[in-house]
Amino acid sequence: MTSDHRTRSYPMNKYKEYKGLNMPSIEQEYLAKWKAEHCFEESVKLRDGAEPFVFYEGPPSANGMPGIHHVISRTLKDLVCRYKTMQGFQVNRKAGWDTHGLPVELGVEKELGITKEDIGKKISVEDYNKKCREVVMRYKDKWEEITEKMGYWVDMKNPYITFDNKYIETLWWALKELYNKDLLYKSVSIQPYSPAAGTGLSSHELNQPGTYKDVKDTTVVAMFSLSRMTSDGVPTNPLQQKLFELARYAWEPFVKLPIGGGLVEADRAAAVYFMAWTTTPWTLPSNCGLTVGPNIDYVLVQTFNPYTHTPANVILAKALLNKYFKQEAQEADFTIYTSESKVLPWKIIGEFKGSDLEGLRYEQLLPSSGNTREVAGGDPWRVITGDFVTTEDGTGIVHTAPAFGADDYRVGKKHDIGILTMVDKQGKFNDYTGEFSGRYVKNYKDDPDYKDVDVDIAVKLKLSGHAFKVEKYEHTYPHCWRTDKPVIYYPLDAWFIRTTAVKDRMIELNKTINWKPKATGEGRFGNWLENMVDWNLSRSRYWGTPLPVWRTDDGEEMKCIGSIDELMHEAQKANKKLGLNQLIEEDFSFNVSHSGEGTLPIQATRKEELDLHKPFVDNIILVSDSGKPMQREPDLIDVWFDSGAMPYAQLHYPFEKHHKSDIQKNFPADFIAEGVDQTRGWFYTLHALGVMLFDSVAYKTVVSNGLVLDKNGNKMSKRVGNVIDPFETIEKYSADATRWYLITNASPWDSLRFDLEGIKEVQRKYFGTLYNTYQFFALYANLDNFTFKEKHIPVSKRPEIDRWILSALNTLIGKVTDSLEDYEPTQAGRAMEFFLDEQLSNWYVRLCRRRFWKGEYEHDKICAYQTLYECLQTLSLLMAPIAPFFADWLFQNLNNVTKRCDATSVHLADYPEVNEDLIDFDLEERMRLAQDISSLVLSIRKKVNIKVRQPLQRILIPVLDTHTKDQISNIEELIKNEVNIKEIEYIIDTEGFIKKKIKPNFKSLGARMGAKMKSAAAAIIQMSQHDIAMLEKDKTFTLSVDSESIDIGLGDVDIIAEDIPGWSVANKDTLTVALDINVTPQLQEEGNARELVNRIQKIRKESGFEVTDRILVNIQDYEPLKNAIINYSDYICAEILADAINIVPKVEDGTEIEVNDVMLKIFILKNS
RNA sequence: AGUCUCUUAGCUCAGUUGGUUAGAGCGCUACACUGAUAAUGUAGAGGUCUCCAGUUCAAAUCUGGAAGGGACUACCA
Repeated sequence: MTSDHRTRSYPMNKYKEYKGLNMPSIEQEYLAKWKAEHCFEESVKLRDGAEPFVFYEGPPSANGMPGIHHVISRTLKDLVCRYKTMQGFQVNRKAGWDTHGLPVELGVEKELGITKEDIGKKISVEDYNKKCREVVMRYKDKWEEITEKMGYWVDMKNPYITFDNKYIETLWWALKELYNKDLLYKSVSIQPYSPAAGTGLSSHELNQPGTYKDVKDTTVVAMFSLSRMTSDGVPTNPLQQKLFELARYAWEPFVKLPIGGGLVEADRAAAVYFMAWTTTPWTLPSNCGLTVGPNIDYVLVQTFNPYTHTPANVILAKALLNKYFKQEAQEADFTIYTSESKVLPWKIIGEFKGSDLEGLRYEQLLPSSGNTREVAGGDPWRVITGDFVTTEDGTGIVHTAPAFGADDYRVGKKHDIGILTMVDKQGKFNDYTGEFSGRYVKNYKDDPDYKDVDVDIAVKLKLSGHAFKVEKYEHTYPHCWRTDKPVIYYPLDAWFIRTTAVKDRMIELNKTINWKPKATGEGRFGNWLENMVDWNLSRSRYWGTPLPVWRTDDGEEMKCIGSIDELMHEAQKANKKLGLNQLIEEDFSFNVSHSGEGTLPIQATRKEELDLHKPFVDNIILVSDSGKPMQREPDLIDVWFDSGAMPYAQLHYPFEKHHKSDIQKNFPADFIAEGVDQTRGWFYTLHALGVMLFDSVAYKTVVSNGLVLDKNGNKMSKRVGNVIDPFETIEKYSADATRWYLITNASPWDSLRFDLEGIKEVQRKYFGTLYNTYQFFALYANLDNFTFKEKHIPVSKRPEIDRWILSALNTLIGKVTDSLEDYEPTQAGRAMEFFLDEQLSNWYVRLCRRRFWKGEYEHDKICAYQTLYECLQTLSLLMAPIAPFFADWLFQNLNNVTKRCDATSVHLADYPEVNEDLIDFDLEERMRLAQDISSLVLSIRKKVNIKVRQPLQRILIPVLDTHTKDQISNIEELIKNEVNIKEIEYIIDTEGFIKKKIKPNFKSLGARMGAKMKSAAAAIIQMSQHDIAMLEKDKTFTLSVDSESIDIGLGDVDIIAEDIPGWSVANKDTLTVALDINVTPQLQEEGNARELVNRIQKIRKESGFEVTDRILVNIQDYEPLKNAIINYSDYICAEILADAINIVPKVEDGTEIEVNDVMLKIFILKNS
């Protein structure tokens, strides 16, 4: 590396100078340096004994590649931790790996080409889990690489790993705590279940982004026929007979007539049907009831079956009639209806409340050998009532299959209609479902020949006259977050954590958490807590933390194990009581025996190496208090429990010696940050466990960053190919530019449109400017041997402009510190950009250039060096959290020469503190004025086409108050230099000379005037110059508004000197500047002299002269320039370092130059 | 489908408690500077503040509604 070479050869008392800015190479250099000097470790060690700032790293899964969205949250985390470290806190950052769970398992299955069913058959559970353990760290290297390259400081040498025994032991401890608090229980419930993944899903898994997708499903409005007879001693409902009678009576006139599908028969025409809509026809074989709303109005409608065209009488909610029947066909002529008719005639022949319908019986729709009354249990196929029924959709009658819906289950249980589960766990109909037996209800196997069973069911119903409407319906439906296959709701036995028991406390404590942005905590997270359900912990999978619960076969007795020791102890007890030979501690060689299956050796020689995963733990038999054998519950726990328990598990709490102080020092976190998608994931589980285990928040501040979108605002996805590769980005554009861009472009919580052009801009604009400013400093400081060896010059003894930039610098420190304290890094970054561009580079350095290269090395020059040095070094400290590499580079380049700071790296230094004494608001204000005035003068020059090099005599500034005048007087020199004028004149109001404009001050006047405001404004604008003068003199003026007298004061108006007749004028807000554009011969002469200097400088440069070379000049005699050369000879010679300038009649070998549109020759010679 | 949120210059974003010429950077155009020079500066062009209605003396800002984007919620049968 070139910079390496330079490092060695550069003298220690010189600032390094560079040929160009190469940020990636700076980063490589500093990465190596940090590594060699253990900079990260030092930065933590340095704060030993200091107050801790607790930070938790959310564990990523090393099972997938890191993406650019990981870079943004990690930048955020890193910058806060670095900032707090520099603020004097000790910030330990332990990395972590999330290693369990479905993504890992599915990856392995895909790789091995197996499915869940094959586990335990084609491959042993032991080998399968071994494979998972191998695979889970697949991309660990890549993660470590990106972590390092992006400059994320986190301790990757001692990470917590969720599959680690110690980690699992803490999880067991936590589970036992919950168990002891009666917060852990087992129950059957209808849960989201993924047949494709073979496991139930927790509510927060279902709430992962992208799980709800739009799908088109075949939907059916099925017709359930009302039972005719009262056979088998089934009690009748009085309404039943009445319904048939109404129907029979209605069809009476049409009997024997050939209408619709044939001759109308009295008996068949009297059939009555309940209409019920379903988007999941595959649940129809499992139907056990029809639910109606007790207060909903229902009607009996006489009409025809639209498919078979035979007479039909249907019941549905009155409010939904128009969904199925056309208004114009009401009471239309039934006799002209044929199978070709487009419109169904209909007539209301009865009306009832939902509660009246309760208890009516209907014929089972799709009977088979497997869905009999006996199988269902209870008393199925009745109309029942439920509060959840609405008339917004469907028919107002809800097909109820208790096995496949949470509401259905609840209402079914209440009314004892039994339960039928005709679909198995693979997602296919069981063998007793008649013609549909064995068919998958959705295409779970990616079978290319898959036929939609919903369609076949619909067809069957159409043909048998039990379908009223079949149509495709597009709606959103939940899908498994891993397999992308539709979820079904399914009755499962599962273990739950009773989070609802601590709901109120969780809500209460959430209010104490500092959420960034606030809305996420109050809104999204708050709502989520309000609607909380119990946490379904169970996963029927293989690679994960086993539930440490053992039960007797009858389920009467159970034990929850909270540590490895307890497991050992209980195993020994079982050995003794049941005559087993498992987990013998004495010789550290454990054997697990399994009744009936012989002895399985455990591959452990020490307690720590005992594998707490399946299948080993499953083989351990414990004994109940009454002496019965106990088996482990086969479930694993939700991986989100793993990560949610990370504050304790990373410490192996409470099994370590100093666990009490460990937890005190490390819980709760002061700060965590992850993407918003973790709101219902990690943020939730951390909070839930914190509240349940310690009655405490788990984090005091949480920053949730938004999504990273592509530059067009689309989601990044591998499929679309708009994914940004973070490695490539960092290598090409540097980590610092990337970090800076991610932080300053938009608030972290706004979604970010990621555009590489933006990074380039940051590189050019911010880092380029900073680099140039440093280069400028280094160039001259090296020439003058400025190493800050002189005494620090008190700021009060420095020139105005120095005091100004230092004031601005301290204002900046305050702003940056406040922003970072408030977790608003975007504000901090933007403030630094403003300071660097607008104030330091654009104004201070530009205006002070001459101070650095002109004159002797004395007071003023040293002031300039010290001031610029202080700005640069402070800036390096301020920006260190966001751009750690470049900041350190800048810091060390400066500090290695001056040794002003003891720290060897910017990251070992303390964060700058505001020096309030240096902040001078008046000074900052008048500099603002100087900038505005200069800008106005330049804009006039531009307009009248007089270049800045041409001196002009004066500007005129009307000042309407003494404060402004004083302010400007202080910066006169500065303005004069900047815009090349000789003098500034002030006009303090001479009536008639300045034309003034008066504007109403709406804010102060509006409140008083109210509705009269408009007329008042008009009256003010119409005030004459004389009126304005009167107002200024008397401080008050009486206006006539709508024939009413109104007194106004000076505060009610803004008076602007708008124009000065005869001058060129420009104005901005209340500031007005007039420029005297008269170029006198004298000014012309001076302008020519400057012009000449400019040309000669150019030649010097082109000729490759050193900055210090002295020269001799011969110039062609030319009358219009002669006076300028003679009169300004001293000036010219000084500027161009000439010892003599001779006017000669003819120049032989000169360079041709152009001055004021005239070409002439000039010859320059080095005077050695 | 509902709830929340966003929509300001070609692009990325500011915009205080409503107050009258709506700002910045990039890009574009022109110019200047030429001892920071593969830098730097200045000026200019560029806006129906998504649309419609309302409240108000006054709306980018407050209230409705619409359109489009995003997030969230929902087994809605």
